[in-house]
Amino acid sequence: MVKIVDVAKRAGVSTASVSRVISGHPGISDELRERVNVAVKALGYRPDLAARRLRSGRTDTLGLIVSDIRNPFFTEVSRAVEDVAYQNGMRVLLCNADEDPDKEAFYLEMMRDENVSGVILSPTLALLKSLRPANYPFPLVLVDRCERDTDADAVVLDNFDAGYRLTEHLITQGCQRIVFLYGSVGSTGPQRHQGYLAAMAAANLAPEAEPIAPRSERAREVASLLLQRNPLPDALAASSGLVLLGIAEAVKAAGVKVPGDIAIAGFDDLPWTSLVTPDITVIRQPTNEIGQTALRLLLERVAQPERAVRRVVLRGELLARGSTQLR
Amino acid sequence: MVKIVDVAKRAGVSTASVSRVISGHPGISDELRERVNVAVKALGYRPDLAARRLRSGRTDTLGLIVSDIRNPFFTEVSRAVEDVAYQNGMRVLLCNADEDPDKEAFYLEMMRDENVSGVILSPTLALLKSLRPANYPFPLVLVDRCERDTDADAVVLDNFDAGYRLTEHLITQGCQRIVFLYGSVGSTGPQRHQGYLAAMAAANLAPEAEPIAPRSERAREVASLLLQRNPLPDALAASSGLVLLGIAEAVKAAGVKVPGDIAIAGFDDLPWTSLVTPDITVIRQPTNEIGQTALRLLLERVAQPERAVRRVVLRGELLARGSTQLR
DNA sequence: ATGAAAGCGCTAACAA
DNA sequence: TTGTTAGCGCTTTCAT
Repeated sequence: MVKIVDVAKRAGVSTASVSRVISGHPGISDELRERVNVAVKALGYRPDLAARRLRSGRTDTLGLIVSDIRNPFFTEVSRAVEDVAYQNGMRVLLCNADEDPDKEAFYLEMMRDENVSGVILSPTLALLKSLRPANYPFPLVLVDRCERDTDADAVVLDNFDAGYRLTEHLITQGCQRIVFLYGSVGSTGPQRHQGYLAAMAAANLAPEAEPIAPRSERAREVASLLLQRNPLPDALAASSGLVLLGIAEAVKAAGVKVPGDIAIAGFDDLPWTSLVTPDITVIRQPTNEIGQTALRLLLERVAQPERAVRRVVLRGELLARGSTQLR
Repeated sequence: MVKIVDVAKRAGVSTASVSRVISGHPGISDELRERVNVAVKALGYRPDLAARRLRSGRTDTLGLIVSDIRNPFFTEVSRAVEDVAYQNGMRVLLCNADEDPDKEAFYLEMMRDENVSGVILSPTLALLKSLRPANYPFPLVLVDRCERDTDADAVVLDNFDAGYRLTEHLITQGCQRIVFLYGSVGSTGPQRHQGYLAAMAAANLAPEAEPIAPRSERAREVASLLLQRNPLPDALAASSGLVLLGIAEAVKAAGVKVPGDIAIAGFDDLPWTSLVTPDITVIRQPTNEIGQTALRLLLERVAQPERAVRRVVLRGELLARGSTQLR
């Protein structure tokens, strides 16, 4: 392996100069820089990252802990984060907590061990409730999930508003008995549920909601039961794409007509939601913007550790489609 | 920060002993081990990974470079790889090459810089054609994509067989003019195409196939054109889940009846394929097994660098569904 | 603007 | 079985 002394010898300079050149330090004569660059190329030199990290204390690495990598929402966000990170010369350690607080804790420990510059995280509700960002040796940016009083930078959807508008839309379309199925492991489901409750109350309708584990299988089971009722509810609404999938599966299995017998609506503009017949009304989340913004917040926090905590709240876009057509 | 000397002092032993205990070396007296463990806990000591890596030359890290993180097939594989890796005490560096050979090369360089123990990779065709595993300072295990003469451990589907059986199934269902759309950036599309050609030849049918960029948008465009023909083809077959999605979108937009006017079939048992009406015939890939096997191969290769190259070929499962019902 | 040299925290030879 | 110590490759004072 070629090391920095080899380059230094070849270029006829000191190792310090080589280090300065490859780290892009200012105040280097053009001639020396050129000599070093030539030697680096000639020898195919690559700095040893472990040595560099040990000595400098910096890692240029950041962590991204998503709660479920199979959820396309997080996949999209991850892609956006990764893209921007590499454009900024940072590496990303991507981890999948699988909605499991134990795994989540394990990965956060790991981030500490890895001495990352910062972490982007979509926490479980359990962690969120007890989160003390000051306890971590790195800055934290939350995505998708965050409570009103959480003391950390965050990028989230206006979940209350989204839940409200989705419900309001259903009401406008003539639905009254609207059942809301929401994931209870994160904070988004409950927040969207609050929006649902407010919209129902504003219309003087009786709410009915079911908190469930955020997996399509579970949503499907619960929805199946709901679909055996007589009379049927007017609508089933979901707090996420995963829950919506379960509902759609249950509806298909039960053979009820949408929107004739029942309306359905949910979150996340996934390809399949516009592929099925009828296509399904959803609130679209700006996944790219969420990921990019989270990374930007993190980089800014790294640069200025003391600046005030910021929360970026993005608005969902209601895509009204066939599944909620006027009855 | 508490370091190894602090622990050594507190336990009244040498740093070497502490190092031995925390690295799980054999031949340590129970009493010393106990003393060290107590001190470690009391001080909350965590080894500095950079120092450890610099000194030992090992990183206990492996790389996973997928060609498209948004493709659910790779998401599933990634999850499986990550799960097993962490069970084995290894960290995973997950990167998304986005089907771009430049990014792919960049990430492979990065893996070298990170000094990973090994890399799991789904290469673009461009890379695969010129791949010299011996050129990399780490072992390589290919997933999903590999050619007959590739000189590296690999876990792949029997793509020829899968393409053959999917086509054969369509023929059995009465289709004759079967158009095959396949992704041309990886090796799987072309291999499945070969299976398609063989099945068509065996039935004395004239093949017609379109190589396309592996994105649903592109598949949709090409399929739309195909659907304007008069008469329509008997069937449209896809070499991947992404291509199948594009076909399904085009079919819906064109308003043609499936399987009445045209049959469709493809790959990957994604949730939406059984959600649409009619549900869609696919070849299911054993994603979990692919990921787990790839990791196993890699760990075995790390343990025994000189063992013979192995290729694990898994069989796809034909899920015959409504979209290819007998005409 | 450049060089000399100390030392980041740990592991592994070697010694005892 | 345990301790002593050199040194992994780099960055960063400090000196010039």
